[in-house]
Amino acid sequence: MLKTATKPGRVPPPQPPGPACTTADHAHRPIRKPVVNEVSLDRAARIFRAVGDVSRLRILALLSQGEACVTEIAAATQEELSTISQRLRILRSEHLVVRRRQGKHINYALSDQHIVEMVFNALAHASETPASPTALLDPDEEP
Amino acid sequence: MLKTATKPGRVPPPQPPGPACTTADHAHRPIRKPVVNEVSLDRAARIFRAVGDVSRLRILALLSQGEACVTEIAAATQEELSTISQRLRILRSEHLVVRRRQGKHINYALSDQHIVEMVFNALAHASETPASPTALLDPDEEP
DNA sequence: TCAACACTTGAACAACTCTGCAACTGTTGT
DNA sequence: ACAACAGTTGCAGAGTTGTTCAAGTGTTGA
Repeated sequence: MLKTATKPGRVPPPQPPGPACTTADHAHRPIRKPVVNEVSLDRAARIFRAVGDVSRLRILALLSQGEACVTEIAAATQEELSTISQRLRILRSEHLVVRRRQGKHINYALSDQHIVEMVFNALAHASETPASPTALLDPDEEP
Repeated sequence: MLKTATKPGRVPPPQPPGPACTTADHAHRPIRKPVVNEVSLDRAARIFRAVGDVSRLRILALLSQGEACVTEIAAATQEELSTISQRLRILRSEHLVVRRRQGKHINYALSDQHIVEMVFNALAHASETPASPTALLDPDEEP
């Protein structure tokens, strides 16, 4: 799961076809290169993708209140045990949660405080934004 | 694209089957409820999903250096114009970027500083993490 | 040693995503 | 008005993802 953070579609990227716009009316800024390391970019994308699912985000929100075992999470979210297990597998593969065995149970907990904060900042941001004003029709470039 | 932040799989969630673990050996904590507003959860997930793709994240990284028109972005990333346009459409639908027409060109720019910071914090975090120590084999619960 | 519990994992499938092509909409310069 | 440029959009196909079922792995208590 979560392949290389580059989604479906056709695989092999094509050749740079045209010469790109270079008309006088639009003096193009210097061609800004990637800037960010490809590996970090990919790693960040994978993390975002992992939390880019309500179900998984819900689990993180739940764990933010303290660790919990799979069964507890399943009960709290009214979901199948295996479903939760799979979701946790994804989160774990991105190191967003860690697990620890305790007898028959396996407790999961949020791992990285850095990431956790990021997630909740976004959550807070999402709560603030009323859904955006005109946005729903065609936003941007105000008249 | 980007449906309701709840991915593929079968659509209708099933009935809460069993009574959940309630053995004596594991005194379950009080059943912690959702806590976070469902709408915010969904909104946050959509945002994360939008940036959860290297290609789109790359565009954001590029725009962090200043606005750019579609052609410039396409040139910088060696991609088809329509491909970039589609990616920008996704980013725009989550209000991560805004556009502004300038003659024949349409310039795109990052919209929300709040979000922008979040993205780059994650990017920074991803750069720090060397990829995780043992992680690659089965991490967690140290021996 | 065994049954029961708590999970994990592999496979299958339906649903969703991304990309590129072709066709179409806007702007500008002539 | 027209050609050319800059972007957008509809569509199809290949690929990916999430959920569930069934079967497998660990642990514990009897």
